Amino acid sequence: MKKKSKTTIHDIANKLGITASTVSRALNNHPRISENTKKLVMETAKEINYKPNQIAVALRNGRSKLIGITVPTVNRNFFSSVVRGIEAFVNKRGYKVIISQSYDDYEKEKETINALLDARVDGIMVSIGKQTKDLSHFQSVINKGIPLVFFDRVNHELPVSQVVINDRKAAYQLTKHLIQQGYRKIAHFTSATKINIYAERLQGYLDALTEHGIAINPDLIMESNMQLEDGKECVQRLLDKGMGFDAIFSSSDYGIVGAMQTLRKYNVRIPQEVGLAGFGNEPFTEFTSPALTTVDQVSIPMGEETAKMFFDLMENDPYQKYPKKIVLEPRIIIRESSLRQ
Amino acid sequence: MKKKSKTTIHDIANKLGITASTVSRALNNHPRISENTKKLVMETAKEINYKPNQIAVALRNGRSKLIGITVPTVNRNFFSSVVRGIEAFVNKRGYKVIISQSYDDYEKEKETINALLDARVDGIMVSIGKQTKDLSHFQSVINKGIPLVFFDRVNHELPVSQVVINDRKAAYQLTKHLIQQGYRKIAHFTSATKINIYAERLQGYLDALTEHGIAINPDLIMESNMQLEDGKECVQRLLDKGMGFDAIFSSSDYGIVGAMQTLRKYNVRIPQEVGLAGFGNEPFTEFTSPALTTVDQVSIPMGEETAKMFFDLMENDPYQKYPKKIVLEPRIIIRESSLRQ
DNA sequence: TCCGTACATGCAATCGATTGCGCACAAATC
DNA sequence: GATTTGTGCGCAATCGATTGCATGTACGGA
Repeated sequence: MKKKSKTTIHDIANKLGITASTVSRALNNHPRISENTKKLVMETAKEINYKPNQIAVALRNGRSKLIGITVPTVNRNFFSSVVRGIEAFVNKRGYKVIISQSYDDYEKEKETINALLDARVDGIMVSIGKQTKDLSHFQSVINKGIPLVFFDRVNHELPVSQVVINDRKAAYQLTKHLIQQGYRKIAHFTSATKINIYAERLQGYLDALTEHGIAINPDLIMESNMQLEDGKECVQRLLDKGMGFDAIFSSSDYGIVGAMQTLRKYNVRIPQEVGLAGFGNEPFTEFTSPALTTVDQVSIPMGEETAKMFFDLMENDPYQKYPKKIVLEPRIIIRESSLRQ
Repeated sequence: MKKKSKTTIHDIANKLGITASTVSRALNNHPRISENTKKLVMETAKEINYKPNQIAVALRNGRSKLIGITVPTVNRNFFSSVVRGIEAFVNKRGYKVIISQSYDDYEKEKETINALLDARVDGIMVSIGKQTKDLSHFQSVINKGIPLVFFDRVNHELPVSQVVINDRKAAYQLTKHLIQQGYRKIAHFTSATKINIYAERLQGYLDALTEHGIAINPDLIMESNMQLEDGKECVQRLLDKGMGFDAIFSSSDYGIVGAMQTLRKYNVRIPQEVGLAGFGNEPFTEFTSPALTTVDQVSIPMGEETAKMFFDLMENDPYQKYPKKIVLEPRIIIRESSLRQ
């Protein structure tokens, strides 16, 4: 067991009989340091296994090279993939990522944002939680001049740059697909429509119905928290009320799987009697039988774009005077659950 | 838009006409500071919205209050839940977590460990990647006296404390259950058995067969990477070879779902003709039809125990002279896929 | 009145790396 | 030969918080 070896530039300096200043400059390839000295410093650094103390660097430079990410939960294919996209991109530029989860809880979200601020991250990327009403915690990020980017679940009241997908278009296309498959009484499962993504998806659904001259039946639009159980419940309610429906488009894959389970219990044939479509391209949508039609939210590219946006903000516009918005095109994935022709 | 407000203890000191030393001591509740001064300092701190610069604190104290976690991927219910358990526990003590993913790649794992070391984390928690052969990157963590804890996918060559579940027992119980359901020709899907968890699970499977006097058929033990596609392939191979089998116990939920899909293609009835059981309690095991029998790996408790272990190491034995091992009891979840009686 | 003691606070170094300024010496220019 | 220009490096301050030691004051006891 060796001692806690903490080699510093001073160790290198002592070994070579020069000062720490020179070592620092040599390591940073400063033009006023001779090639010879640089070589010596580099060699010695390697020899004594020197690693810069990032904390000291951070204190001195005011940059921690840490980026904070807050998502509702990392336990969702979409979010974990976005994080992966972000990570891959920022790692290349020497940044590390702190991931924190809000669990869709407002208080917890505030806490995580403050914790990230405490940790002196250089930037924050957020997908807003479902419960979040007040936005002052984000405002204080902006006030501090720390680059902030929203992705997927965003908010338009604050001047914050954002990366989203074209939810409305995806919902429109998917609904249109259902119509083309001959479904006419299409139900829609949605969540709190104060959240941008659900509002957009609902709108896309309405667009398609309207375009095809199908009357909108408000009773077929069910709002819930969109978890598995909610999906079951919503279908149950539709059945109980004797509401005729021949398809369901759910804004969440969890909701549609729940629906599927309940329908199966009643021996409803899918897709012959009822067509199903979800949203999110969770891996399990491929596992069900029949496999579920869904929408891929291009998570990796979204992560990359979010990261790019951060660097752009940091370099050009930390106070977000000119918020930008990037809209990515989602990808419709048609599977058996909605194919009856 | 306000200026980048960076309030320091000096701002408080100036405002009150005292020195930063006094402010620091007041904030840390030092006994030699008068109650009156403390009160004034606290009030002023609140007033100007002072937040300690954790980076400066970290530099001075040599503790960053950051903990690094490396997992193969966060996009797995088990790992993300363990992380959640760790997070909940360490947050209570003022620590934050940096999550990094190795994607089961050896080089990437080394990189992440080094990156965490660079970030000067106070401790590291790891679930080892599948490809990892060499362990020198972990050795250097130990050498630096940084507390290291392995969980789930561990290694016994290094003197490192660890938290695992009783994989062998779970596999034994599950296999026994299959036997009790009348299955006799039970196949086992496993992954590289140099990895502790797969070796243990295989052993538990063998234990149960032996105990019940069932001959072990090596052709029924299939090794693969255990993803969805691997599961399909393994079943296909069994079918092609005309291997008689009436049940499959897979060491991964992904493998068993793949198997299920292929079996369904051949109209094999589950669980009547073939019983299925997986491992991991991924959420989707509940969604399939029939729902899948599996094993819950008590992820949240595992995270908590891992965190406890870290604090214990930090306070008592950072060089891990006396590695400990905690074994948690997993929970068997019996569902339709293995119930034919 | 003198001294020891407790109490409240200040001074200055420290953690490790960075950087503006300045100094010494050499080479180039007139 | 005198002056300018350039090169290579050291000094010391800085980032913000912490802490060992020193200082100053008040108070009680002798």
